[in-house]
Amino acid sequence: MTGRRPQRPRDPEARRAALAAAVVEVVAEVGIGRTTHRAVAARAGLPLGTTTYYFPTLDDLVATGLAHATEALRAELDAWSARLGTATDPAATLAGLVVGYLADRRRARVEYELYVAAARNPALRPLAETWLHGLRDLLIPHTGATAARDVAALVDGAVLQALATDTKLNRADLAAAIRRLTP
Amino acid sequence: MTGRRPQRPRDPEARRAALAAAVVEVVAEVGIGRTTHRAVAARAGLPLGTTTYYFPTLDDLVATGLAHATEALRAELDAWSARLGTATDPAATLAGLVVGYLADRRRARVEYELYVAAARNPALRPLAETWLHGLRDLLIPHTGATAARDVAALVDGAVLQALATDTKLNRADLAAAIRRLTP
DNA sequence: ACATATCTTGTACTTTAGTACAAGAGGGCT
DNA sequence: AGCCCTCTTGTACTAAAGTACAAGATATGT
Repeated sequence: MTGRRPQRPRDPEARRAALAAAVVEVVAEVGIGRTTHRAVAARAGLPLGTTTYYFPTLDDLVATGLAHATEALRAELDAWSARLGTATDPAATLAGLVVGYLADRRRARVEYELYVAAARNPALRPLAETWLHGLRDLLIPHTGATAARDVAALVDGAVLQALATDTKLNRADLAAAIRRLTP
Repeated sequence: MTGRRPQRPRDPEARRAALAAAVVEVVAEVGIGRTTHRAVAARAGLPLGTTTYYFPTLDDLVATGLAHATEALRAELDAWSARLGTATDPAATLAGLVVGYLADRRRARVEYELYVAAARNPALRPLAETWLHGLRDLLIPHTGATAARDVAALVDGAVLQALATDTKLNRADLAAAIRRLTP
């Protein structure tokens, strides 16, 4: 009785974007390893065939989604850089930005999924380095190279712990630790 | 022509241990999400049926493997505690222990797989906390509570970055950062 | 208008994987 | 010896998932 679904207007870029966004959500929910064509398609509200039409393989699909998330993060890092440039108390400002970043746990989980996956899969390392080096590099002008490296490690560790134990991060405590690492 | 394989001697505990050890290796190679009954059985050199005979479900099998790894880590943490107790330069000693820990990347990757999985799956949190809290708690007598928390975060972040970017960790640099966080 | 390349959609095929289970093989107990 | 409980092993069943592809729709250029 019911025929096929009325066809959507053609829009390749919108399809790619919708699939990439859907990948991010699926990864946040089930992890990279359990992300499937079908779950992504369902999440995007698109037919299964769309995933293979636009991406030759599942790895390409997932990689595109992760690149999508990383790009958004990169933009956020630029905003952080601007904020820190005008901050009177850089340590407290950075701590606040980190706490804000962690407020969206779904997104943060995707990032850390990416890092752990990059540990196993060299192809993902450039993406992982976007955040790791991005945070470090944006701190260098404020703190110098060594302190930037240490603060970046501290922040990554604090976020990872907060995610793994499902606890909040205390802004004042984090700011105090950042200050200790900063000359 | 060839009949069935000559049957192994009965040894339930050896089977469980072999399966748990195989889980750890498979997780190190493909991640938690892509760990399968068949891969674990092959790795352990046991027939597929063994996995389901001893573990009702795949989740149980994986959880047992992760618990196995965590238990080994717990033992190592006790050794760390002993070493730090007699150390003349605790920061350098801890940094050395961390670098040594990271020398076995396979094992370290399993731990971080676990943390990221725990972020999504509350059932895994107790296991994740073994390391997270274990490291922190063993530092408390040496540094006090706040510094212990911060040093633990720093170490976790440094290890994660080293894993994700496949780089080494510099012991002297890490020791210097630890010292800054320690009163 | 018509031809053609590109996109949309549904479905089918094949592999992989979770789980169940039957058929023995030991080993201990009476 | 005979019985029974437990373990070992192989295989089978079913569901999930990667991938291919056919059929139709739409736009674009001539």
